[in-house]
Amino acid sequence: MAAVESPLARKLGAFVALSELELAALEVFHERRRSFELGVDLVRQGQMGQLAYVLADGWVCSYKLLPNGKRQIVDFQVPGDFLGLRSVLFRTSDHNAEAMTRVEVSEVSSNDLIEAFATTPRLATAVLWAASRDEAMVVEHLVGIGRRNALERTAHLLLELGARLKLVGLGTKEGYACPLSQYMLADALGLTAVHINRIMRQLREEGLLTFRSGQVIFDDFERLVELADFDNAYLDQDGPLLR
Amino acid sequence: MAAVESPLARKLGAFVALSELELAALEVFHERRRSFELGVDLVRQGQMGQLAYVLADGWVCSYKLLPNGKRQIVDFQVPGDFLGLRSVLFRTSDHNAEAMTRVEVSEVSSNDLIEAFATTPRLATAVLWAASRDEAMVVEHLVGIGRRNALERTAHLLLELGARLKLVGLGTKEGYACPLSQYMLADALGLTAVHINRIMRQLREEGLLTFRSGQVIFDDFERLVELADFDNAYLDQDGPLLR
DNA sequence: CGTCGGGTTGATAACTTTCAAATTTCGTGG
DNA sequence: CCACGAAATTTGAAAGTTATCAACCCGACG
Repeated sequence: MAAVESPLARKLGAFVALSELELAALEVFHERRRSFELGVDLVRQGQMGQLAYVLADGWVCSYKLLPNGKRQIVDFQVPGDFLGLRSVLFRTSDHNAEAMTRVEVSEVSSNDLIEAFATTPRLATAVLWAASRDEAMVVEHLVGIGRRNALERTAHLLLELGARLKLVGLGTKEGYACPLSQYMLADALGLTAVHINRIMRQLREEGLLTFRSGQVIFDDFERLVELADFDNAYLDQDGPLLR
Repeated sequence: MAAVESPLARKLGAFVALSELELAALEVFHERRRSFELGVDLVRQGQMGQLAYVLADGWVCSYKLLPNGKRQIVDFQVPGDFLGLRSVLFRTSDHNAEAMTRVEVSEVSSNDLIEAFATTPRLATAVLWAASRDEAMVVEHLVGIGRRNALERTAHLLLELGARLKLVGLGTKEGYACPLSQYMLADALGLTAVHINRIMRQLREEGLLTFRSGQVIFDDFERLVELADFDNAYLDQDGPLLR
């Protein structure tokens, strides 16, 4: 059974050493498979009774819309990530989540969660850990927008995505496939698409990274890490914390 | 026993209707009382084996320091709030937490959490809910820094703090006592203290709010809410979600 | 008293947005 | 395989927002 671990099991396994029983309980998170086309919303701001999902394939972005028409992308989800967890715990969702590519997910209802917690408390701890890791990413994102300039901020985001993808086997130190448009980058980084474009040029001209035709290529990984002050400690655990 | 509810129990009670058993399990979160003087760190970035705390009295701010010397305040904790949860779940803390006033807390160890979860799974759900609520605040903060200008952002923060304090009986629609300096506001909002000062003047001159000698006074609450696009849905549940 | 941290203000510089207009890329249908 | 239109990228010039630097003021406190 442990032979074909899901990305989720692999990720949680980095925090708690999961028993057979716990792995089995995790299976309920993979029962109801669905897919969504590019551009559709998996979660909608203001709607009640939302479901959560575990992303199996594709990219999703979570964002909020402001009344002035602006939007802020809060984070991106890649395979193995939860999405919409907050919207099952709250009465109504406080954010949107949109498929950036065609997407494969498993539905997780509020009941699935509560049941799994009741059966296997260690799993509850693991899910809390996963939620904390997501929060750590949001925090790092906040720090970037608040205190890093456009260049550092952009480099940081692109490095973080690379590190996350590497954990699930979808990226290397050389680069990764990335479906982001410059508009999305702008909405994630609190900048304008026009400005992102200039930043990308600067990154390219300084030999740091190239982003072309859906591929991010790290031209000088070390210098990029230094520029962005990137520390992936919060993403990377080197073994289960709870045995 | 339910007669003297702790701020924490009151807050969690907004999400799950807590049984006597669960309230009792919550009591372990209040066993080891400590206090900290103004200015000391409760949690330190990069340190291992940190404790978490439930804040009983006073204000704390959580922040990250950047190598270039800048800092970004991620959020503030007021009575009833958890702090340092992420640092017990991670091997090492990814942030600092500093007492902004003299502070009363209860220590919560990683074991306390895991035990409580094992005893009372509904409590696990409630803690996950509380963590999600904190994350929702961080997200709203992120949106503010990313997509709101200095005036809107400042108004939003001051309104949010007011709403949170009102929930624990420390504020009204008129205003509240607030130990923030303009430097702290600046570090929270991704701005400069100088600029914050100009923003405060503008808020005052437009009859929106006054911040003087440690008191925030809402001069025109309605207009402020509109300016800041403030929606406290994410703070305010009108009854337990889980019965 | 004298100092020190916080608040206040003005002038100037830096960074980012806005507006406008190409240019390129890409999916679709002919 | 090419043509077309829509969407994304690219670039320049001007405007707007916020930071930086440099004073000065003021009240708390030793």
